[in-house]
Parts: sequence; structure tokens; C-alpha cells
Amino acid sequence: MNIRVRDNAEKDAAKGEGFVAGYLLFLLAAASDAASKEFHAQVRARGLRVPEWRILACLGDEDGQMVTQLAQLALMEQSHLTKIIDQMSRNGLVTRRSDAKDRRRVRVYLTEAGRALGNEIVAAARIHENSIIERLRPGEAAMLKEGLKRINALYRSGAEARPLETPA
Amino acid sequence: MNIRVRDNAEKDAAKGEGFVAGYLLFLLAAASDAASKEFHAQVRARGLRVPEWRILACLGDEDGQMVTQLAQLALMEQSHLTKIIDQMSRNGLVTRRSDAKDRRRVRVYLTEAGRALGNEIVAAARIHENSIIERLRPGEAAMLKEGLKRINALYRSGAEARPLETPA
DNA sequence: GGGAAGAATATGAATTGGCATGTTTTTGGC
DNA sequence: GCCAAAAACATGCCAATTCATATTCTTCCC
Repeated sequence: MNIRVRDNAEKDAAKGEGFVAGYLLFLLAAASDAASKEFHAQVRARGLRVPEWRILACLGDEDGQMVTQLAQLALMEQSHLTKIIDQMSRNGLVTRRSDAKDRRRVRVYLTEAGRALGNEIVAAARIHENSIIERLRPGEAAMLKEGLKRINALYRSGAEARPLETPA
Repeated sequence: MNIRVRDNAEKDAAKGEGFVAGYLLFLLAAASDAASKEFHAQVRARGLRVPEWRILACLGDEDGQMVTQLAQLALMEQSHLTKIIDQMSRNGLVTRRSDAKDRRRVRVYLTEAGRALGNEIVAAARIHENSIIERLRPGEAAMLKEGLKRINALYRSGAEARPLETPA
């Protein structure tokens, strides 16, 4: 394995690139950053901040999610999500309702306004996504998505325990 | 193009997935987030915060970069970078020196300690990167990197001026 | 060569986000 | 049934980050 690592270092040097330019985590962060920044301008243009848009999108897929669940899906800390839900419910985009079966749980629901706004931005997101995909090579987006899904799968609950070829 | 967008929506529905699970920007953000989080624990274990590590890595590739340049490469705001450089120079990891040719410019250099720490973490990053790549399919990482580089290339200087079909 | 305009960085107020912890409710063993 | 432990959210405080703006220097043009 040390040899493998050294090989990569030598490959970098051979390409005349630095480390960063070929580092997977950098490429991921940079791509996410750049592509998202472009779209986030559209989100803010509709009066939403990015985390709010993420919540609308996630609830649009499945309404009435639990706070903790939703925070994980929307890539933010639970305590942060709680605060954003406060604001969004003040703005009439979502409502809280506690679960009848388990009163610790708080479920978050879209209001009509929230659903409408979410749908609108989802439509814009599809168009934006297509504008990226069109500029890639044919089939490249599909491969990318597959690879990204595989990376994500590495980090789902308990998945780290299953190192290599373990089809579910 | 509207048809294309509708097609994607229908594909989502057919797969029984929501919008988010197949949305490129989500997949990118989630993958970056998950994979980075794992490594960032190692960064913090060495007493660095994430932005500091990024700066060490970037300067390791090319020492003496300008503040603005470096901020862009390290994916952060210029004003934020300035503040981090303050702290890092207090901690003896980098030094500032203003450019002799253009005294508006401030160039940032690694100290010996900074370079040593940077090299150490770069080595850890290579190992971590390999541990991800090993869990993907053969050749998948290379394809992923290629696709990510292409996305990043869409957003390099001047590319933003060409959002859709608006040839400059 | 003297401003005006622009570029590069720094600074400060205001916001956002994260971490540790508190409160309420449920679960599990005895 | 009761108590300890765990789960799910909320809260408060502090650090990280952004936004607007100030400062310093260079360039350009007359």
C-alpha cells in the first residue's frame, strides 16, 4: 500500500500537476462549489437561502420527515435545521407537528406556499442541471452520477463495515 | 429542451425515486460532504482546521501565491482567507511578504514548520484517497476525476459569461 | 505628472453555523 | 411499575463566515 501511495505521488509529478489538482476530495469540493454557486444565485433571487431551498426540496420528495432525518438528508446539523425550521415556519413555508405515536418526534410539513415555491425551484434546478449535462460528453453525466452514488453509498449507516464487493 | 426536462422528471418517477436522490448538485454535495468529513477528522486530529489544511496543501503545490489567487483555489472568500492567514502566521505556519513589483499584492509563503505539517497531511490524504478508490470499481475513480475536472473546467475564468447558449 | 479608475488586501459589523448541553419523552431491564 | 439509559429536539454560546466598506497601491489617460 505504501507503494501504491508512492505511485500516485509519482504520477502527479509526471503530469507536472501539483497534488491538489488531482486530489479526489478537492475535485469533489470544487465541482460542488462551482456548480452550486451558479444555481444558488437563482435560489437567493427567489428570496430563499440555500439551506431553506434544500429543505423544501427534501420535503417535496417526502413530506412530514422527522427533524433528525431531514437534517441528515439536507446535509446540515440537527441544531441548525431546528433554527431554520423556526424561521421557515414563521415565513409560512413549513409547519411543525409532533408525532402522535412518539411525542419526542417532530415532523415537518410543507404548507401550500412552501410546496409551490419548492416545485418552482425544483423546475429551475432541472433546467440548470440540464444546462450542465449538455456541456459534458454524452453519457458522462450518467457515469458521474453512478460514481457519486457509489461514493455516497460508502458512507451510509454501517456501510463502512462492508469494504468491497458486497451487493446488498 | 422543455421536453428534455420533462423526460428527466418522468425518469425520476419511473425509478420511484424523489428528485433529490438523482440530482447532480445534491450528489456532488453529498459525496464531497461525506468523504471529506471522514478525512477532516484526521486534519483536526493534527490541530488544524479545515481551511488551514487547504491552505497548506495549496501552498505546498505552489508557494508564494497571492491572497486572492489562493482564496479562489482554496475555495473560500478573500476576506476569510486573510483572517486565517493572520492566525496561521501567528502560529508560525506561514509568513506574509508583499510583492516587490506590486506592493498591493501580498504573497503567502510556507514556513518550514508549515511545509512539514503540510507534507505530513498530504501523505495522510493520499492514503485516505486510496482507501476510497479501493472501494470503488476498477477504473471508476479515474472516470470520476475526469468528469469532475470537466465540470470544474466549465467554471474557470470567463466560462460563467457563457451560461446557456450565449456565445460571447 | 496628477488625478480618476481600478486592483489587491484588510477590517468591522452582522449573520450563519457548530458544539455542548438541557429538556422532554420513550424504552428496557428488573 | 420504576429507574436508568437512550432517543429526539431545542437552546445558548461561541467560532466561523460573509458582506460591505476602508485602505493602500498601481495604471491609465489627458
